[in-house]
Amino acid sequence: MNIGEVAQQSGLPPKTIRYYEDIGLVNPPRDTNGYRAFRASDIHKLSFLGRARALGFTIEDCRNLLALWEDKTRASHDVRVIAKEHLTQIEAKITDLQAMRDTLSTLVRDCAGDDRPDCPILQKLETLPKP
Amino acid sequence: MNIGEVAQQSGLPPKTIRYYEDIGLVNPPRDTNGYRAFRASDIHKLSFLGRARALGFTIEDCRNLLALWEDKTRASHDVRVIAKEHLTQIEAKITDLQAMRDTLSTLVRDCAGDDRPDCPILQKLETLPKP
DNA sequence: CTTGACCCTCCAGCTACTGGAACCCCCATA
DNA sequence: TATGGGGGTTCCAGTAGCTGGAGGGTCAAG
Repeated sequence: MNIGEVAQQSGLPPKTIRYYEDIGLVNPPRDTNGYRAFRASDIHKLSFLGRARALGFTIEDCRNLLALWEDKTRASHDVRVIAKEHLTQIEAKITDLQAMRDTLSTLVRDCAGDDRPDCPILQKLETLPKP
Repeated sequence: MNIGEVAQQSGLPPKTIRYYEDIGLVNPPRDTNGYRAFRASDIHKLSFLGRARALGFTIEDCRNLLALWEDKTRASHDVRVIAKEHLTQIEAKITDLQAMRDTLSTLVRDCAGDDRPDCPILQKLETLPKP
């Protein structure tokens, strides 16, 4: 199967698929004309990658998950460790963003947003405590 | 004032300060020995930048905010637009991450995390609906 | 035979820095 | 006066994860 169709099926752009081959996440064979000839297993892998990436796993995480996925004898423990670690990071990011949001929404609320030059947003950016 | 002390005061690493000069966010004059000689206004600007970046504003946002900050006649409206836009983006990001967290924490909860190979995490990564 | 939709590779650029090499400068001490 | 250490300087390269574009080959339809 050519890359275009694979892109459709996996939901990944062709550029991304080529990139994933570049960094060794997939390794489709080639036709005589040089076109990549994706097998069912490649497509399956790419879909897996798409979902893992959509969950915010890094490429390195994906590489590890893929290895575990292919190893039918791995312990679920190993997978869980990666997922849990990632979950922790996501939660930290959420907390960060929520703090930003709270500060920002206060600022936005307090700013008249009219023609006058007084602006609490800029004022606070001068005086906010350092993070 | 030399870059090291400015780094202390502003909370930004020297490398970052040089980078900010590179991209034109600050423009400190030079001593005869070639050292950057930061003025009070430069330090003030850098602190402003540090706080804006900590709130997640992009460099381009910062450039705009800085321009508005220096323009004593600007309308608070202009600032508010940038902040609100940014707030919307942050909220979208939070929503995204929360969705990820929910999915992931379900997966982690359902995974035994023991020596056996059965792992719902990998199973779901095979079958989850495409994002 | 041409057209247009594919496919290929390679190179550059994006964000916001960060690390490192190679070198210069200033001050204090032996 | 030499020297050592802790500043400072520039420039180059690399990070993550793609994305855009140039310049070219391939294939099926008309």
